[in-house]
Amino acid sequence: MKNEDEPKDKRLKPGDAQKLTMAEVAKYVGVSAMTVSRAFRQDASVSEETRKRIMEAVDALGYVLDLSAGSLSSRRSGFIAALVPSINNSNFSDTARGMTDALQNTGLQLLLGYTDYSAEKEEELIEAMLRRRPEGIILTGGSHTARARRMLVKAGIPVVETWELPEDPINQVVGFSNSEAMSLLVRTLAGQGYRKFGYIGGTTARDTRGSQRRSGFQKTVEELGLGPGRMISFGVPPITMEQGGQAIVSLLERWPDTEVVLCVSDLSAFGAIMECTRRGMKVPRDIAVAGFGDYEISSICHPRITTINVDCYGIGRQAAARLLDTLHTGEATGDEITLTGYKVVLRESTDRNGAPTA
Amino acid sequence: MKNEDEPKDKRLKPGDAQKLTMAEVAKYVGVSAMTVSRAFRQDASVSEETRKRIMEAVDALGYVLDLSAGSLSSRRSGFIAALVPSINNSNFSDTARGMTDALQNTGLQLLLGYTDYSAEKEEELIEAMLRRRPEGIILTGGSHTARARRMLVKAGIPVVETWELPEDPINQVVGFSNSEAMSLLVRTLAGQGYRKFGYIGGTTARDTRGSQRRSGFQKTVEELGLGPGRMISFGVPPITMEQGGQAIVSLLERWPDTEVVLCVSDLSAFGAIMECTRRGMKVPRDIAVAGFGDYEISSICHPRITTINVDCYGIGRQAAARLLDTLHTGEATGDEITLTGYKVVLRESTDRNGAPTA
DNA sequence: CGACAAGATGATATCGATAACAATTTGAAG
DNA sequence: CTTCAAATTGTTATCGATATCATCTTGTCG
Repeated sequence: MKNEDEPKDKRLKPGDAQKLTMAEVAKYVGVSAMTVSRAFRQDASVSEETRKRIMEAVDALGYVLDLSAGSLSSRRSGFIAALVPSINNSNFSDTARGMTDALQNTGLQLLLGYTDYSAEKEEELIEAMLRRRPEGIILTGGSHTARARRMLVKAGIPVVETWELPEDPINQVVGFSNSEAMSLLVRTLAGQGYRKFGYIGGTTARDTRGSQRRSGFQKTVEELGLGPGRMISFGVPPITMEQGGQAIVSLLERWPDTEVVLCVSDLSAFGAIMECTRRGMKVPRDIAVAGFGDYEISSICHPRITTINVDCYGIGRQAAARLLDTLHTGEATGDEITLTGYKVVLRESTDRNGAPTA
Repeated sequence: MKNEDEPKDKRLKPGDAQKLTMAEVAKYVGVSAMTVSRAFRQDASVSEETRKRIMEAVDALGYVLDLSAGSLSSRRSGFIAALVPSINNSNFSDTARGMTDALQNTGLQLLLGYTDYSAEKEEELIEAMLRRRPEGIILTGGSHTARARRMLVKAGIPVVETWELPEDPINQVVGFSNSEAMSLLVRTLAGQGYRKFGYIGGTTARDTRGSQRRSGFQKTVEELGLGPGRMISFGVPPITMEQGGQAIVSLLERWPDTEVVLCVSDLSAFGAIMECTRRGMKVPRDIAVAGFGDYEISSICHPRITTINVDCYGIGRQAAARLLDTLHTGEATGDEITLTGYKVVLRESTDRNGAPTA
């Protein structure tokens, strides 16, 4: 398949860059390495003419700055670590986008890690990140292993916990009460006349936000005098669309007169609704369903799903902003809690008229 | 809110770790720094007893290895860079999972970057990654800016392009022909008797895989003598669920007799189906719809969506495996193409009987 | 019992950039 | 024509770990 006589010279000596150093660029231009180093930063004082010559040489030689050397010397790694539970979850990806946007033009890069909802994996990742000396770290949630906590405190860098309100924060917090948010949803639906509430969530406490939502549900149902909630636990968090479908079947078998089912997330709510539809039940006519998180799918699917909209993007943006503040002011501000908003979004899936709007 | 007299001593001198070096650990234990360095690696020869004492000291002092110093000295950064178009896409997150799994126990970490389907952002990210001297890099797709290509070649590290088959590969390739995959779907549906084909995709060529799918559709429809396809372009790739809904409305307005609509991805197919349902049309009775990618949603929603299943996980796993091979054998193997599989998954949304199964 | 291999540990130079300070040039003010 | 401050560039030491080579034990075997 290969033409030996191709005149293409695409292969410009691979590996050259690995050996190229700033000193060689400097020699090529006829200045000192220090001047080349300065030329790469916008604040430094280098004459426009010299900088131009240097940059041309950089281009011609194909030199790429070596940050591993630079950060050792300057003691600034130039990145912020962020750990989220899952890569494939639009809520967390919105949060990540918020962080990325807030870090624009700060010279700081975002490095994402995925904990897969596991405190052990989180601990491993925290260590892996700290070994590269991030300038700050943003975590999802407030429960960490003891060793993880110890490492974080020792690291002496700003730590921001997000997406919930930990009882014992490490440093700063940007989030909201998952329990109260779920409570608001229960009260809103109760206000519409619903009385018999069911709940679908995951089995274990791995997902702390999930269990907070569950306890918010439980507590509120009892406060409203609506008997104990009908709770189904199904699968290891994060529960999937498919598990949502299986869960609502179990729930309705056990408590057939349930009027409305709240789900730990929109994804399980979607699975539940589709399974009901498949079995010939109409949502909300036969059973109402609500989710949590306001994923894209909930405003698209049929019927559209009632949910709690969380300011995912804002969480990320503010978390990064708080972290930058702390970096600039020199860690004096620390230990603050920034509350982020949420709101109930009523849609067809809990419409009391039973007829989807138009 | 804060209790000043709390006896908790959680705050163990933040910042200590930043000053702690290997030399201090060494002094504490009474060995040389070199021995501590060796203790951190499994291959090195350190007596079991010494290693134990060192690790106890590391634990007691809360020392965390500094890789930025280590990688400068060893010239091994210990990470692989991977660039994917989108953070929030289960296809790519499966690919990322495949890569992570393949890198287990290799001592290499995966660093993910998101290009947002933009060649310019990809170039920026490639430079940002190369500045940290990755030991290899995995890209999605085969079209890059000229400067990006130059940097990649110069870097002298293994490069793997994935998810498609570039005409002019940089180094190794792990993927499949998006054009042929879409072609297979067209032929399969034509085999079921469908004659009037529509297509929904994004507007620009930003998403090269998307345009390959489109041209595969176009070409095959013509080859089969089924006239020119009815193509609708809607929105900047990656097109959303919502845009899928808008697109099918335009398409059916323009060509009301269309029998089956193929979509560039399952997400737009889902949006299209939901919009049809909302407007009182039955899928597949009134219009059949198929997607691409076999996302989770397609096997859950109602009706379930016919699609092309791509071995996303395998792409990631094999890309990382090929890269590791190259690293071990010393780049001799290079320039290979590894084909990954795909298959048509027929589901309710294109069922000729019109009645969803069961 | 001497010799030598294998194992364990230490000393020193080094990776490539940057901080900190020194030196030089330039230009404006008196 | 001085003088001094600002702008520009250079020199040297250093960041913290590791490669490399040297040294020192220990044990085995003829």
